[in-house]
Amino acid sequence: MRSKQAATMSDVAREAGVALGTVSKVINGQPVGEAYRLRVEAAVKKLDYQVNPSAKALKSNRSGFIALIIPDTTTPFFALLTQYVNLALEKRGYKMMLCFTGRDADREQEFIRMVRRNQADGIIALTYTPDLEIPAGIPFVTIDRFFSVDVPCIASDNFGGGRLAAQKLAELGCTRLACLRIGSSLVNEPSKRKDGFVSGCMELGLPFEVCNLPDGSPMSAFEVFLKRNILESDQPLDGLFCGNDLLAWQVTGLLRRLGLRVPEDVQVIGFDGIRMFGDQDYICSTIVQPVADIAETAVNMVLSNDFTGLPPLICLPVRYQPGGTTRDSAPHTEG
Amino acid sequence: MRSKQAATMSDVAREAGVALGTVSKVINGQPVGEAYRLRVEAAVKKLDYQVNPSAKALKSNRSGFIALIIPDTTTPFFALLTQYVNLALEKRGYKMMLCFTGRDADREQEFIRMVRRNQADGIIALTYTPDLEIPAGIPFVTIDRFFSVDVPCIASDNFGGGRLAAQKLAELGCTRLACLRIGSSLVNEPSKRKDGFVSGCMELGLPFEVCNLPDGSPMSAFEVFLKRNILESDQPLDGLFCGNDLLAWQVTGLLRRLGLRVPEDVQVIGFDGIRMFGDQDYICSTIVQPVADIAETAVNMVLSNDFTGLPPLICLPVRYQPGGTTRDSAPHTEG
DNA sequence: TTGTATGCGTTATCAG
DNA sequence: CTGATAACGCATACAA
Repeated sequence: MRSKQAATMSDVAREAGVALGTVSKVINGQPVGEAYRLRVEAAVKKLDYQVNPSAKALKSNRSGFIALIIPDTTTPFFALLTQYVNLALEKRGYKMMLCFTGRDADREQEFIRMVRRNQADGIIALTYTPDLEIPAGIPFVTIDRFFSVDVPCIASDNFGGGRLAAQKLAELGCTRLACLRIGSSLVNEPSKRKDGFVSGCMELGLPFEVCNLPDGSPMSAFEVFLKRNILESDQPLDGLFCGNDLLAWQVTGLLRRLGLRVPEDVQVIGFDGIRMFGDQDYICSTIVQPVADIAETAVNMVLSNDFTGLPPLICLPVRYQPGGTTRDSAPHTEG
Repeated sequence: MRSKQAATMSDVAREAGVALGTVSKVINGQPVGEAYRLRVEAAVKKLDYQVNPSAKALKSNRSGFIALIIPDTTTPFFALLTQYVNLALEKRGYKMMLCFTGRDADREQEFIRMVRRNQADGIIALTYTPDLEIPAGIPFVTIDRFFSVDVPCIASDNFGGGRLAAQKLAELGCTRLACLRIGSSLVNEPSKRKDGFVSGCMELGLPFEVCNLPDGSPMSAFEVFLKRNILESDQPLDGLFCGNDLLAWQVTGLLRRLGLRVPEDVQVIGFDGIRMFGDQDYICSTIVQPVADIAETAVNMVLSNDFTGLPPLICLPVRYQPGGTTRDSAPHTEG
């Protein structure tokens, strides 16, 4: 039976004619006599030995997994994030355990419980549940959602992105701006996009409107706003900043159905930086989130051993990307 | 120290005043005296005991993880699949270990090696590498790629989908059809879409063209084909079937740049069933793959204990979905 | 039925 | 620097 069974450390030790502990040291890169090391390495190769992760985990109390808690994987931004987090974890020798929540708070809490014990060495979470109970014992970082100073949060520079959108619209010749958004207006990371936009408009001295609708609002609510402020206004809006690319896309469709041309009559900027099919054209002109940096940073933080003294909120720089809904360029695939 | 440490089985045993083995039996649902069970359950609740997955895995040789090997997560179809596989695994009490390959054959093979040992109890793979070495010892199923009769493959009914596309185009009034596709014309699952389309055209007695370009071909190659067969032809094509939604989307853009109207002049049907932002409008009229069924079936198979006697290829039924590039309906979000 | 004892493959502690 | 040996937490055959 031993023959077909996978080789164990003591098999290697026997093969190499050394003690078990020596093998362990070689495997883990601890100092060992050169001659011993070579013999062990030869035996490892010969037996095709691989460490048993369960045994290692049991002994060391580290599973080698980090949990990613995320609403879903089909939303393009989440898909991107998932991919980059996975990549960053792989670079550090970790595996990813994916936890979909479906935006269900109970499921989120349940995942955290499950993971708390020993299943994962840390948690990276992107959640929309404000009253989540964060466990104290396990490294926990959030993305785009600030909980408290004890829970590090990685986010795009949402405020700066909002300002940038206002500046770009101004540069592109818009004179009457508006910010459209769905979601709570309480101060959280996504709402800072609106705040930054407002700040940018005020600094530029441009008139602006804000249309912040509660979660679950239908597009018809925006339609009312746009009809009143464009079709029926003698000072119609000519530049819109939308809270994310999805909304920008919906609003662009709405405008066109109303007979308005985008970008000729109205220019639209979104937020996120989503592309068709993941790697083709940008869907709209947009503020691009630095997803790779966000993922890398989140992984570095969740893996950092001294969790005290980490900054509570890290904002990563965004950039503007033309994508066909502004007058600066046609949509076209790049790199 | 014990106080803050997580409870172990013997802690529970001590608390309940029973033996270690009894606790194990209660946990695993084996028959135990009613009174004992209640005491154990009380102790479990009191100590907030949870089994240590590493220890369990070490003992039982089952990690509770299934690996999903997939090129990336940002391609919408893969994102969908990832989500549904995860859901199906969760239903069965398994965790998912995500392995991105970036379409790199070496990475794929490496993942399989890594996973082979003890890291995962089985593998579900969607790969484009034809000469992958499939391990014999571990449950392995593929999606959309047939390797051999020893490796079960779950796929959409690609052939049937191709036929369906031909039939729909005919129904919609097209009289000169073509199939556009990128990729090897060797017989594999995706190429059956073309075969089914050809079969459908012949059965209908409709004339058709096939434009099958090798991997990596630029869109300009299709442009040549379309110019010749539409703009410069006295019997122009009026119905196109594309190998997937991405190509359908690209071709639609190309046609419009050439001054043709879609769907008025040319109708286009894709394959996959991708939606904008994962859950909004379909991107084009399309043959929808039954992703949930595919995932569910793959999970059931990889988890089935008797791997012998499983059917080598399972084809799941597809359906047609109007999506704005045919004359039967405007694109609009549904359920 | 319940309790006891052994071992899964590692890592870590010590004595050589 | 090396080599025995004791845990880690659980499952399970075996004894009671």
